[in-house]
Amino acid sequence: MTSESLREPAMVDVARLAGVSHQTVSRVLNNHPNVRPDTARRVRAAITELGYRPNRAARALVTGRTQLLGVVGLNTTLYGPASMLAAFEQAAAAAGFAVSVGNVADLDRESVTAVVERHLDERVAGIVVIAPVVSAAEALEALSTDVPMVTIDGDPRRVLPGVTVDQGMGARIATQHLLDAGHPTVWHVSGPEGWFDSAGRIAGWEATLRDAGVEIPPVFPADWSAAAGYRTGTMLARIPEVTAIFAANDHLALGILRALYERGRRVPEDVSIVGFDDVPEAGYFIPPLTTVRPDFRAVADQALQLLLSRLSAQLQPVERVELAPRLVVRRSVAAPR
Amino acid sequence: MTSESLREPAMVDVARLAGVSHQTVSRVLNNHPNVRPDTARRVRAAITELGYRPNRAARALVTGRTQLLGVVGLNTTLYGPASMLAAFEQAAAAAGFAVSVGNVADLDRESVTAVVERHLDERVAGIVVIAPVVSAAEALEALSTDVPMVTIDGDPRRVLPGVTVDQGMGARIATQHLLDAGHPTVWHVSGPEGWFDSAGRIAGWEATLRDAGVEIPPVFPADWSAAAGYRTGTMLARIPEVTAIFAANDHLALGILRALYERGRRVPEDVSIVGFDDVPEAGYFIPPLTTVRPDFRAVADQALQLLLSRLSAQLQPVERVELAPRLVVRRSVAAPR
DNA sequence: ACCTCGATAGTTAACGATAACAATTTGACG
DNA sequence: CGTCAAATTGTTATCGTTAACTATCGAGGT
Repeated sequence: MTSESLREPAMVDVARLAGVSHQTVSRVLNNHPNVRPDTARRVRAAITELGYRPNRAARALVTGRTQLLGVVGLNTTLYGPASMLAAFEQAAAAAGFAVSVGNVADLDRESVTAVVERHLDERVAGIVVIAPVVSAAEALEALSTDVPMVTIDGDPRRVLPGVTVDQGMGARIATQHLLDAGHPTVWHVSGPEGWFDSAGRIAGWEATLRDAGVEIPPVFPADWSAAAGYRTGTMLARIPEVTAIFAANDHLALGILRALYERGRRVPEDVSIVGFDDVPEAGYFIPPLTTVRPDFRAVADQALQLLLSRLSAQLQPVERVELAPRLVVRRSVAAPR
Repeated sequence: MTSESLREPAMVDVARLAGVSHQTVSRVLNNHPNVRPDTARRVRAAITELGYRPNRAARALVTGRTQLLGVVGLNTTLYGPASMLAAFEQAAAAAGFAVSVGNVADLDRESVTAVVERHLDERVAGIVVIAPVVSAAEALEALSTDVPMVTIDGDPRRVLPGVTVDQGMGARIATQHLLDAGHPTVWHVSGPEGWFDSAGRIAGWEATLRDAGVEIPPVFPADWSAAAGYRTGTMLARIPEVTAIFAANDHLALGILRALYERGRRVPEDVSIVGFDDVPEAGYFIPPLTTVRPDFRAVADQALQLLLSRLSAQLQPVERVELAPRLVVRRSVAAPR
């Protein structure tokens, strides 16, 4: 049961069994034309009989390319990145590619460079970087390599091709939704500095307020955690004129929700709040959270598409795709009293 | 900047530049003894000068093994699996292995088999399966291969080596904690059928109640989602004698929390509740959730350790490691009134 | 001075696939 | 029935490593 023979079957073994040359086996495997159907059938039979698997190392050696895609991710423990990673892997698998992941603890230059180098060592055919942070983008641009690279959630204004959710639009629909409910203005608890997501959402929020000709309150900076949301929420809860909050993500919103609750400010009666991400449990916060939902699967699919297109034809113009998120209305927004 | 030369530098190029044979370069690269320090220095200089990277395909071809580990995961979008995946990747990277991920949509036999086959095609050196489900375990056992396989969250009683968190113990400390608070008994909202996690937690809960000589209420089955928690919670909220609930995970608990809230049953004054997983935001539920925290990083590390040990010496006794989780006390438990 | 042995280095042969080219078979057609 | 082109198959070289030998050089012992 454990080791059936000394050596894994190779192409020559299949060839011998089928009574052909190994090249013919190769042709069958790669769907070359000009193989007699009958021959192909015999070869395939031999393949299954022996349980033959092509040796990818040998193939990679002679062709000079692998069927491997590298992903460099940060915090793949967060909902958004984890979703995109999973979606990307599935799309890649469907296209016949394996994906190798590399996580970085910090998104600083050295860590990113190190992981990319590791992927380059593996001779990946392409790399996807989930690099939402300025320092990472810089690291990537400093890297000179022939391997096609695509970013997810990268800088919308950078040179690297990539796909990202339209943060600005997401922020606009969230902010506008609160404005439309009748609030005099909207306060914003942002993601950490240095993240494009944060910057994009801040910009969208601010632009919406400006367009509405409404007062622009100071930004309350935080990171992406519920803990930070709670901390910031305790501050916001003390400010009487705060009636509408746009939180940069759902976990932040959860923390804010609890801070407001403890302070006795009811949601949505006293304060309205909108989140971002639509994590699966957002509908079960107290109250159910109105939030902005990016289409992570679409982002991942697009990223793969982009990568694949650069794989076939090199040196294309830089492409950037921005995907519009949509608002999911639940019960955390109401008119002010 | 883009394509600097026709061909990537190979070992011979390094050899030529250093004035040695390619074999000597190989020896330097693999830290063989009997290379004069001075020679080694020259070789290393040549390596960095050319920006040489060993070709792993060629190496794999001749040695017959890769530095690749395969992971087959389900739902790597959930907090637990995502954490273990990230931790495993980091541990593997530290040990010099790349990891290739393969997600399965469903944990049924075919899907699992397909993903394992894909990994086998890639000639991975070892495979880790995050396979918390009966059907997956069956699929794995049916597979006959020489590639070492280790499960995470597999069946504690199966033949495959693996590491898992001690579900039974986790359930015991949760249940006991509620009993110790003075509750007459503890109700359980379980994970889906077919999951070892569910079964283990149910068993631990039931055993604790039995040991305490206390009434064992019916199990309320759910899946892992907040939505299911909410649904189940609306039922539980109507039963007056329910004063203590052990939820099979934190998201379930979140849903239950909201159902209780809507029904006007206060937590922890009227009903106490304990979760499982300690997701990062559990401390910001309303109220902050007392929960059981498994050490996902330790699980991943152990899994790698186990895999690595089977890689070096084949045919070891089956090993199983169970890691004890610990209780994180917050504010969702109180004495009954 | 000679032999031996260890340290160091080089040579050659794999590994298992694809690519390029050569050889053979087949079929159409005059 | 011979000829030629197309279809089919086979042969050989090659990718870049490591493994297994072989060769060379000095030092130490006799």
